[in-house]
Amino acid sequence: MSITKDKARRLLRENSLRVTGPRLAVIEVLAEANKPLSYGEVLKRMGSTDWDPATVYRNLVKLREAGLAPVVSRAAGSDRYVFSPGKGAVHRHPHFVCDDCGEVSCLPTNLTSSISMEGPWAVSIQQAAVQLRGECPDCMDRKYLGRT
Amino acid sequence: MSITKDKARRLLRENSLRVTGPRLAVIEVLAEANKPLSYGEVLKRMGSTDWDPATVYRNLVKLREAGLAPVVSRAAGSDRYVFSPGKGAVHRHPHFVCDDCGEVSCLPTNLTSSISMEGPWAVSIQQAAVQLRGECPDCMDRKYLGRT
DNA sequence: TCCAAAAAAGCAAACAACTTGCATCTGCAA
DNA sequence: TTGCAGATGCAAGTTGTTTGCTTTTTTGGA
Repeated sequence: MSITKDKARRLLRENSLRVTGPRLAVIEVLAEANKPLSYGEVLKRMGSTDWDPATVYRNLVKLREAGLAPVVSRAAGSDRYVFSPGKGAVHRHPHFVCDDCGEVSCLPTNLTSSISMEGPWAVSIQQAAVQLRGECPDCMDRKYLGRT
Repeated sequence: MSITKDKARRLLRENSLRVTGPRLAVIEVLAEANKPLSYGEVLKRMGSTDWDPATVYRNLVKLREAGLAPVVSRAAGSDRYVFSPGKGAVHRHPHFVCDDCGEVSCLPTNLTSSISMEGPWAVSIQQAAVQLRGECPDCMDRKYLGRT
């Protein structure tokens, strides 16, 4: 899922945000990734186009505030943004967090999940997003049981 | 779940770790918490007993390496340790991560969950731990849709 | 087309949380 | 009791994120 510069411009205007180089670049990166990216990941993907890191950071915040880039995952300690053209559009499906590389992927929709419980936690969990962590056997040994 | 100093001593010896003040203190904190704690959280709970932060940190690493404090959650970006007297004892049940306060809680066992899917992700997910994120409606507005 | 105000960019530096280096100290096996 | 591998404490290094401040740019209006 990418986005035309024109559409990006329009979206920004519609949300009373000025159209600037870095801003368009950030939107482009998010739109092309099509999965949740952290500030750091966005930065990496901006690579050669060397916009200022602080600017990228502040643009993510702005876009989030405008509803154009909601945070849909906080795995691994940092907020992860997705591009969301439609203001209220929800990005709510299971994510897979790799304990190895730390990447967060959107799981295909052919995943079947059902979770239910009783008691005090039930309410919270109704609002919870399912997040799966994975680890290959190697990683498990290395990181979880403490082998070096 | 707390632990007697004697038992702690014995466990350390059995794992060829020396018995030291900070080490016993770390074990005590983990054992009393009875839920996954990050380095930072352990530090907070050590509070008045002012052992050196670096020492606490290195003790967590040591305990993990010995299998006495496996990492069972990496929510919010930092490893979270639980005390585990039995060497191979697995601590594998769903956790609930509060997006508000960041705390990780062990969910009661009356939770029913089933997750299944086909395709390339299936393998990874067989090894995944279920982790639920929760957020009250307020937090959702404030943090996830970008209201200030 | 030009201008002023507000917003955004860029640079540098502050932070927070975690990690590591190193000199000194100590638990414990011999 | 003693030697020494293993542990501690202090300080400083990392990494990744966030903020302050000055300059530059965008944009609506003259």
